[in-house]
Amino acid sequence: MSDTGSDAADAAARGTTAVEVVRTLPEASVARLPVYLRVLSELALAGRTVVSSDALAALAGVGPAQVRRDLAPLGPRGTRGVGYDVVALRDRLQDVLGLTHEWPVVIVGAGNLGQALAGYAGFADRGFRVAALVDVDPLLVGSSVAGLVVDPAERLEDAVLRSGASIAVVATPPGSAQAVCDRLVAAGVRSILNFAPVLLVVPAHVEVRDVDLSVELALLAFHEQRRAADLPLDLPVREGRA
Amino acid sequence: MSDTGSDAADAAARGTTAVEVVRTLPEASVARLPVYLRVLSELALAGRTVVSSDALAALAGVGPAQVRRDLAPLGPRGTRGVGYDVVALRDRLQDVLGLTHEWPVVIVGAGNLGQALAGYAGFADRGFRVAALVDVDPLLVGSSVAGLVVDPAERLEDAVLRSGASIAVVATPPGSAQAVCDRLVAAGVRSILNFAPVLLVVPAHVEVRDVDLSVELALLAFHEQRRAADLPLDLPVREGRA
DNA sequence: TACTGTGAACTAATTCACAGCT
DNA sequence: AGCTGTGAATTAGTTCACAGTA
Repeated sequence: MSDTGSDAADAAARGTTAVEVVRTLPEASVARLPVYLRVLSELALAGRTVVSSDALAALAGVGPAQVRRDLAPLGPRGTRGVGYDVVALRDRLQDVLGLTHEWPVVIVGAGNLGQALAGYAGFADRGFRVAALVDVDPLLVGSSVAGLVVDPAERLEDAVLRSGASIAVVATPPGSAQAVCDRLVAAGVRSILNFAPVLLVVPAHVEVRDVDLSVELALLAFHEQRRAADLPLDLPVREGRA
Repeated sequence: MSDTGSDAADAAARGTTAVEVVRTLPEASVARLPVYLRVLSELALAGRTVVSSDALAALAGVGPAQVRRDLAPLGPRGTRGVGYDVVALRDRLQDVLGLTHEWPVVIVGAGNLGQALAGYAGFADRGFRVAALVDVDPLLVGSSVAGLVVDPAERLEDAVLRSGASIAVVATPPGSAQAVCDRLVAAGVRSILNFAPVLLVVPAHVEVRDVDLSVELALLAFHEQRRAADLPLDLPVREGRA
C-alpha cells in the first residue's frame, strides 16, 4: 500500500497521531450490545475488573466468537492474553448506545401495562425517565401512578413538547394506537415502542419497535407443539390433488 | 422429470392420491407467522375473503416476496391470479402454530407486570389461559387479579401440575428469576417467557424467550442518537497510538 | 501462555425476476 | 391479466481457525 494510504493512515504509521477510522456495526450486533452492557454493569458492580470473551459470552448466552465480532468494532479493544477492561467497555457501550444522558419518555395508556411500565425500575436504571403518563380514561386521569399524576389525553402534545421527549411508549388498546401514534409523531416524537398489536404507519424518519406479547407466546406454543411431536421445523403438507 | 420421480410423485402425477411431503420452514419465517395470523384474523372479521401477497405484506409491514416465501411452505397455497383464501389461510396458520387448543399458562410474579399480563386480553384471544398467578409477597397472595386469586409461591409446583401447563411466564425481580425458573422446569414446564433481565440457565429441552424492555428502549435510544447526528450505523473509533 | 481481532468459509435470510397457473 | 411459487442472485450473519500480541 506504500504511498497510496491516506494522510491519517500515514500519521498513524508514523506513530504521531491517533486516527479517526469509521467502523461499521452490523445491526445484529447492535441488538446484542444492550445485553453485554447489562452483564458488564453487573460485573463492574461485583468488582470484577477484566473479563474474557469466553466469560462474557457465557453470561450473555452467546458464542465467544460472536462477542469478539460484536465488540471489536467499538474500539476499546481488549488486551490480548488478558481480556476486556470491564469498566472501560461498559462505559464505551453506554456511550455508543447513547445512554450517557437522560432520555425523557412519554407513556401513552395508563392501563395495567402502562402502569407496569411507568413503575418499571429497569427504565430508570438505564437513564429513561418517564416524563408523563397519559390516558383518555377520566377515572385514571388525575390518579397517581409510580409517583406520577396521569395526564388527560388532550395534554399529550403538551407533555411531549414540555419534556422534549423524542421517545414514546404506546400502551393503548389496538383501536386507538394509530391515532395516538399520529399525534406523537406530529408533536415531534421520532422513536416509538409499541405494545399494541397493530402495524403503526409512520413517516420514514420515525422508528417503531413492536413488542407483541401474544406473538411471543405463540412462538413458544409453536415450538412446544413441535417438541411434543418430536418433529424438527418440518411440516407435513398435503401435496397434489385427489 | 419422466421416470426418475419417486413413487409418491408418480402417484401424484397419475392424480390418484395426495402425497405427504415435508417442507422445512425457516425460523425467520416462523417468527412472522403470528403477525400474518393477526392480520388474517382481522381481515376475516371484516368479511374479506381473499387477500393478495401484496395486500397482506402491506398490512403486516413486510415485503410481498417475503410473504409468499413464508406462506408457500404451509400448503394451503393461494390461487394464482387471485390471492390467498383468508379463512383457509388463517386456519392453517392457527393449526401450524398450535393455536387450535387452549394452552394453560402459569404466571410467576404478581407485581405490576404480572398483573398486567394476567389481564392482557391478547392472551385469552389466542387461546392462552392464565391457569395460575403466583407470588411470594404475602400482601398480594390471596388478592384477586383479573378474576384470579394470587397463589402463594409454595403452590408453584402444584399450579403447574394441576393445570398441566407447559408454558410459564417469569415476571419476577431479576434476583429470584433463576430459582423460579429451576422450580418451573423441575415441575415440567418446557417453555418460558422471561421478562426478568437475566440470562436463565435451562436444560437443552427447555426453551426460553426473553423480553427485556430496557433493551428495547436502549435500541431506540441508539438509533435516535444516530439519527440526531445524521450518521448511519458507523462509529468513529480512535485507532492507533499517540 | 492466553487471549483478542479478523480473514475466510459457511449458513441463513432476503430480494429479484420470471415461469406457470387460473 | 394478475396472481402465486420458486430457482437464482444477493446480502447479512455466524462460526471457524489462526495470526498476532501483551
